[in-house]
Formats: sequence, structure tokens, C-alpha cells
Amino acid sequence: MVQSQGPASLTIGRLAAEGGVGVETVRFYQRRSLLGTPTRDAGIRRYGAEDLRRLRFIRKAQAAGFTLEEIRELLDLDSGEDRSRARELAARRIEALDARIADLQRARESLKRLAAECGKGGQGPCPILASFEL
Amino acid sequence: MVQSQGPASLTIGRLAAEGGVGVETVRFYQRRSLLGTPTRDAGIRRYGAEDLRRLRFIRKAQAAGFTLEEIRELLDLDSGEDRSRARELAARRIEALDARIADLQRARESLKRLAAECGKGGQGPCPILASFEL
DNA sequence: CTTGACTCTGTACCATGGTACAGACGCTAT
DNA sequence: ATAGCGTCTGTACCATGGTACAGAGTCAAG
Repeated sequence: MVQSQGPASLTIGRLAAEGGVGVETVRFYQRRSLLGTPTRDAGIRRYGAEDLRRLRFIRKAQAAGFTLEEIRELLDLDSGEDRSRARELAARRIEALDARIADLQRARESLKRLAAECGKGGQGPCPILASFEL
Repeated sequence: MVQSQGPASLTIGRLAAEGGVGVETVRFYQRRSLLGTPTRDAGIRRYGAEDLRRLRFIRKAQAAGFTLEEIRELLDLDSGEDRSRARELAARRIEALDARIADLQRARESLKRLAAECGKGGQGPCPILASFEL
């Protein structure tokens, strides 16, 4: 784990606000080693630009479907030498992503069918279960 | 909540197997009212084709990103008269799905960039954080 | 009529990703 | 110098979606 670089000028509250998360979430990420232990100023954590960059990365990697544990590994890898491990994680995630996107698109089709069936004006219930049985 | 229709011939173990879930999961869904309370045969639950249909629907709706609570509502709606509510749920979910698909596609681009950068042979670490900073 | 596989209810536990205090301490402005 | 806000550590709690017993009952085959 690499220490923060650059000016360490953000309090935890500022960092959290800039990163779009709560203070408790920052501390939680720290406990999970997603953020390094920052320098202290009379007991108060001071964060820098690198910490903010990591924090923002965490949110994006989460959106990509990585777990916090995988993100921790990615962050370690970012400053390590293991190019093949990084490629492997990326490749696996792309596969998972492709599968997930296909799932969601199938689900979208089902919902479109449902909305269409259900919008056809008639009376009675919408064929919800049937819309997904394709 | 509508009772199961048709022959009630499956034990919980058979139902779970056919639906691709565990026995405990079926009981869990029952506690959450996703499956109706089935008829009993000397204390033993007996399920029918309709239960299996519901169970399979649950899995597909989960893949569409519905929570179990929303799925419970959809199942109720399936036999109800509230067409507009069903359309509304479907429309909301399509929007959420579109947003999620876009997210995943952006993430996929980032991972592709990462794999490309990281595959370029050079030495040193892969620019993992940088790959997501677009 | 016993053995083994299955089921019952109820309760406890799990992982993931946070969120919420309590009680103490620090920093800044008035 | 004191109010008020922010921060500290530590621990507890939350929602979601299950999973795992324990202890008792049921059922079919041998």
C-alpha cells in the first residue's frame, strides 16, 4: 500500500464531500484497506489529491461490478508490477460484464413486452409472468 | 394472493430442484410471500405447476434487477386489476435498466482501455486508476 | 418395524456494503 | 474561555438475499 502523495490538505469531511460519499464510508473504506492510513495532524486525518483519486476510482469500479475486495486488489495492483494479474482481472470482469449486459437486455425486452401487453387497453390483469416466459 | 392451481404434486425438494434453487430458498420466498402457502398433505407442502412458474419468474425478475419486495408486488399484480401500477413498475424498471446498461457499457470501455494499456508489453504497473478517469 | 431420506418449525447465522451512535478530543470564532 | 462544529475510536446496527442448523415428524423400502 502506497502512502498519499501531494499536499495532504483535506479533512475527512471534505474528502467525503468531494468524493460524493459519507464520512463513515471513508472510514469504512479505510478499515477495508481501500484507502491508506493517512498522515495525521494532531490526530486528525489529512488527505491529499491521491486519496480523492482513489476514492473516485472506487465508485467507478463499483459501478463496473467489482466487489470492494476486488477493488482493493486493483488498487494494490495499480502501483505494483503484476501486469498479467491486472489483465486477468480486467478480462474476467469484461466477460462478466458482457453476460450481465446481455441479461439486462433480455430483461428489458421482457419489460417492453409487459408494458405493451399491459398498455393494450383491455380489462383484467397484465400477463406479468407470461411476459417473462420467453 | 392466489392459491396454487392444478395438480399439487411436487415436494419442496422437487420444486426447488426444478426451479434451480435450494429448499431453504423456497421456504425463504414463502416467508416473504413470494410463494403462496401451499396445500398440505399430512404436514408436507405440496406444490403445483403454478408454483414452479412463479418460482421461475422470481429468478428472471431478479435478473432484471427487481428486488424481492418489488417481485412480490408484481406477483400480486399479475392476478390483480391494476394495469396502470404494473405499467408504472415496468416503465420505472426499464429506465433503471437503461441507466444501468449505460453504466456497465462505460465500465466495459474503461476495462478495455485498461487491458489495452496493460497489454502493451512495457514494464511497470498498469495504469488502472487512469483507465477509469475518462 | 427399523433405517434412511425427506420434511417440518423456529431460530441463528452469513456476506456485502454500508450507517449510526456514544463519549472524548481538537479547532476556530466570538 | 466557551460554544459549536468537526473529528477520533470503538462498537452496534441496518437491509438484502439467502444459508444452516436442531429437534421432531413423515414416508417408502427392505
